[in-house]
Amino acid sequence: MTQISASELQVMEVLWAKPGLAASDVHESLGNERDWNIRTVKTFLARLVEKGAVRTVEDGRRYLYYPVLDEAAYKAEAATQFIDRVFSGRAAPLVAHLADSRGLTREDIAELEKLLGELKK
Amino acid sequence: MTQISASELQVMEVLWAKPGLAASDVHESLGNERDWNIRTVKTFLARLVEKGAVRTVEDGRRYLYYPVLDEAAYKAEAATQFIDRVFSGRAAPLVAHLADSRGLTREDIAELEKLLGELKK
DNA sequence: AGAATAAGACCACGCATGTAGTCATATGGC
DNA sequence: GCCATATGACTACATGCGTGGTCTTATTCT
Repeated sequence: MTQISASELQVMEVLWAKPGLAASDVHESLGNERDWNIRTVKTFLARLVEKGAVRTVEDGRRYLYYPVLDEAAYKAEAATQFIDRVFSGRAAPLVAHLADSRGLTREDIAELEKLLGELKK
Repeated sequence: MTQISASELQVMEVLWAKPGLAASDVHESLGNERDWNIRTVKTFLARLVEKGAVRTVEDGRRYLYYPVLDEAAYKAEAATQFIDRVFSGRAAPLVAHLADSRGLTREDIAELEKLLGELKK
């Protein structure tokens, strides 16, 4: 698994939401969140292509970018790695810490309970 | 918050478990997990001191290392950051993904349920 | 048609990180 | 007392990442 940096991930999020954008579109989509130079965005796209997370399709004299990496699979893997790294692979302490710090909202708690109910089957 | 790298974190774990070790002790404690050269371990310790995460106490001609950073506080913060980065700040999807990747054991689920029960109060 | 613009290709550069090597010195065993 | 060893201090160096510049070429506007 090649690693994807935090910045690259933000680019992936855009492509997961709208596959097939050109670099300038990605740049624009990110405009609200990050004030990156268009070249910076292109650098990230190029690195993502190198890493095999994104592929290009020619469209005249520009490229359209499509995610190759599956969002759910990536996030599941990232979650597992994070928990291994910080919580020795135990998920429960993570949730406990979240409760402490951020204070899970009432909805979070309800959502988690529902989820756990389904998982028990 | 200065960032702590994955390797540095492994060193922190040793010091959280046994505060006041010398560099050679830390090296030895890590022996099972990581086959780092003693100098590599010292580099991490030095960087952790620079970052203010660890402090030294002289003990003859060597140092004993003590964590300054609080383990629980660090982990809570790390969890929050991770969830912000990867899950747009929503905890529930994280747990869902863990379930997918079989990261959750039956005990985890039971533990989480108990936790949620307490949180609801 | 000529100029401004926009795309991709390639390059740059400083800081963080992983991974140690070298140097000076202090100490402990013989 | 002298030498091997342990320890800290300082140095090194490749790779990744964040950030963007330059160069060339193609297209569009006037």
